[in-house]
Amino acid sequence: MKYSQATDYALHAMLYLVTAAPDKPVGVQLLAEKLGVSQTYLSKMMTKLVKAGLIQSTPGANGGYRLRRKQEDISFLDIIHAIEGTASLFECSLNHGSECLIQQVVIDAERQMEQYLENKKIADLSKLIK
Amino acid sequence: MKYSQATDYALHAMLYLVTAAPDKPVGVQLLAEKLGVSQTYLSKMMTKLVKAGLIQSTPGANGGYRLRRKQEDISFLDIIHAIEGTASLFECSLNHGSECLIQQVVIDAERQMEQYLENKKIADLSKLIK
DNA sequence: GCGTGATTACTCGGATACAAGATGTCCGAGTTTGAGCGG
DNA sequence: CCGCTCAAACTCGGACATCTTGTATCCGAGTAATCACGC
Repeated sequence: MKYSQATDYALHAMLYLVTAAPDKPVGVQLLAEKLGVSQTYLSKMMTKLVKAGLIQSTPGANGGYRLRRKQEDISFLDIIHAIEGTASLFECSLNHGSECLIQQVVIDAERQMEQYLENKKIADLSKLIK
Repeated sequence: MKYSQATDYALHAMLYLVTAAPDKPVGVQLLAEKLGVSQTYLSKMMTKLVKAGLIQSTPGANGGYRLRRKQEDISFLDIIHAIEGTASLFECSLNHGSECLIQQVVIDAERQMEQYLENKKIADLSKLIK
């Protein structure tokens, strides 16, 4: 079990959007160059972030991506969910009639982690960098 | 990102070992039948649990698997680590000189979850079932 | 009745097969900006 | 100087290709208990 690299890229891309250019749209090519990823692959993740409502894309020349909300309102969990999906990371495959106690424990544990990630905002990191 | 089914099986197998037969060894065939998995596949996970020191195997006739420690001393995290490995679930692939702030946040979040899983013992569930 | 060998009931480990998902590339289509050209 | 057209700079989305990993099976080897058989 591991987080995908895509999540890694998305987090870094978001952090860059915040610290580098709050207003001006940033193109994929510049982002890809900074992160060392191919443009086409990175654009897949950016698309997911757009669909999740975290960022905004403006097509055409001088276009690019830009934050949709304030950076104080964007949590780590938002980004991770946008890339990885919101499905629970444990699902009991056995069909023992009632609810699975084991599943309940693991999901509770997952919730601990998500709570932490939800309280961590992008803005918390951008302050440290500046 | 998801926990593998193997972890699911291992957790259920451990729970069965605790609730069904505290002393007598339980064979793979019986376990596999209870869980609805093939014997050969389940035996892979049992091997991992043995190597992790959680259970003990006795070969030969009337053999099988049996707990090595007391059930109060076996946590969910022990079992999960035995199957999934102890590697961190996030690793920054970018080589920006210093330590990655993003990675630090995610790893801290992971620790939250692990702490919860470490405090949950198998014995907690076996009490509820009996 | 007692020892010895064969059979049976198990675990253990490697090799292999298969499917799904992560990773990454290529290409065509749509959209806006801006430059160039002609009237 | 104005308006039209065209090219360039972008994003968007689908279709592939590849590689890793999870899932699963098969088979042979080792080991201990039990049974059978002969002395």
